[in-house]
Amino acid sequence: MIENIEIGKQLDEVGDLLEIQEANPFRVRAYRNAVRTIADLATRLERMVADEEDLTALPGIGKELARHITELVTTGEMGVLAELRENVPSTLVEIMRLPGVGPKSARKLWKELGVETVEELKSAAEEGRVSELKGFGEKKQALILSGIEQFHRHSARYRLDEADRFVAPLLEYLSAHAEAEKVEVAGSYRRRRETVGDIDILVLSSAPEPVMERFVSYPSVEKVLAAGGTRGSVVLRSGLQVDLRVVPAESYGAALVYFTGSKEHNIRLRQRALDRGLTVSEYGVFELLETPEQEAMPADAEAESEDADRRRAGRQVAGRTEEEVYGAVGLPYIIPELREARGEIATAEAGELPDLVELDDLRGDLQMHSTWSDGKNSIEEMLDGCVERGYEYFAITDHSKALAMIEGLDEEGLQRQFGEIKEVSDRHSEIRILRSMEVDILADGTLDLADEMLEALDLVVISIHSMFSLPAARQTERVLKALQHPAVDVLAHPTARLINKREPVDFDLEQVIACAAENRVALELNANPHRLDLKDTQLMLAKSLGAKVVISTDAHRVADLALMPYGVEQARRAWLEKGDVLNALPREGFLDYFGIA
DNA sequence: GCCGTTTTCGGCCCGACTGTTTTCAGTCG
Repeated sequence: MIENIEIGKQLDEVGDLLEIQEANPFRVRAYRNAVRTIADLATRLERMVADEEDLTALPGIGKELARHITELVTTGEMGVLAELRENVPSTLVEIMRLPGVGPKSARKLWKELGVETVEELKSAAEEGRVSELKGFGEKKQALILSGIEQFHRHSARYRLDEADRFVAPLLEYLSAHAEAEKVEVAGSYRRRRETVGDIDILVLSSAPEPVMERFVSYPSVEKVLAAGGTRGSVVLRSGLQVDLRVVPAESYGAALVYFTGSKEHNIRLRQRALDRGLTVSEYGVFELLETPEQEAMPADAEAESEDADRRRAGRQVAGRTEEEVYGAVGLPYIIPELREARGEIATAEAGELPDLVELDDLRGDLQMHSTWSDGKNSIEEMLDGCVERGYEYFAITDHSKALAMIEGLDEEGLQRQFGEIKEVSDRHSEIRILRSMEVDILADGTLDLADEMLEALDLVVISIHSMFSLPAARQTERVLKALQHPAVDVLAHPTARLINKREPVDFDLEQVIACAAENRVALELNANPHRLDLKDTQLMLAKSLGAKVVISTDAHRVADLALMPYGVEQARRAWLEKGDVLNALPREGFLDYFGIA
């Protein structure tokens, strides 16, 4: 049993070790590309190998990579990695992760100082041996030492909601500067990735120096990593790195495209530009001028990087706005959430970009808790919150009795709750309260509520809250059994993961999705930023297998109803349209779909 | 090592900042 993530990790290490060996950089890139493809893949490679599917059909995976993957899956070992590890200590990979240390430095430290581990590097630096190396110096040595300290302190990426908390005051601070005409966050934050590694901020200004000065003087700044004329980089006391770029108006759109990424999306844009005699940089789109005489290039790997030197940028043709930049390479505007090199460029070219679901499309929220279990507000208070958001219906989904520690409801408790729902409903005709429950899937796949009560519910939402670490076969069986219960309508937070805290359960997601589709069970996209479950690539798989999705906040208090945008953003990253999302249906259509009276 | 209506060879994205240099390599995004 091997996860995609482990396969990716091993291939990434191959890339690292090749880099330290000074292998052909394009060969290294090939491994990086494969790692990315695997990271985006919702299907298990293990299963693809078992089914003898053609791995080379995957982007960036050719004969060799397919062979390595197949070998790893079938034998548990990857020959190419074992071989590399005999020649290069694999602990050098950690050294390479330190700031200011790349493959060349790692190699030099190893070859000339015999350093193989971070600890050995620490000793060498403390003894002043690092600064004596040619190409190294006092500052580099100090950077390495402080990097080792950080290395032990913070490694995880930040959840989007955590990043939001840091970003808002910083934006306010920068915007207050008179010379900052426009301030915008780019990077994976703007693409609304579920976690961000750092924050990229773009400022439009004709006076970069004072803006940079204000940036590095931000009170929460712990350390200034770099501060040049147009680029700066700091670490906040929270450990979050923030990069700032200051650009003039004629480059603002190009810079926004460039710093929003993703990297792979940008590479594809640039390739496309080259095909059209243009070159793209963060300064704009320019006509491409080739120098007249092209000398014969030696065929060996060392000469490859000189190719770029032959290109010369000419007249600027675009750059002021993002629309202009995309237009210059013959494309319509592509929204940030789609810029992940998952086919958006070809789709844009064909004029078939999806009409993505929007927050305003949602007509209801299908998971929330009240004081009847672990929620902080009454049913009527939750109702007020939903009415305020313009919803036409919502589901009250308190926990079932298996969650004893928060006093989940048993059959009798649920019956009493029905009484309160009726009372509240009688006072509020403007919105429909759905009688629902978040029913636990027990270890054997049966449900934590008697059949007659399941039948009495308008909407049956089921989920896993225990036995997270069952072996994959049993976990899959458990969920498949639950999905086949005729009363079930929604599978909530299907993988049960908590971002940065708990791994998803180990099961065959493809089988689970297929089973849900077959039994007309909707899959939840849990909008809580701790969960975002299913996640983007898994939702894409769900859509391709014909499953429907609902987006729910899982609110435990009225304020949590405001988490819905996090869900919608992930749905957009998954290319979901209004028609894929059941709670975008108006009240009558929604009730019809689930056969609710 | 991958890829392909300019295909099976010869390409493969682009620029800033730093530290160490004496004109640039390495790293980073």
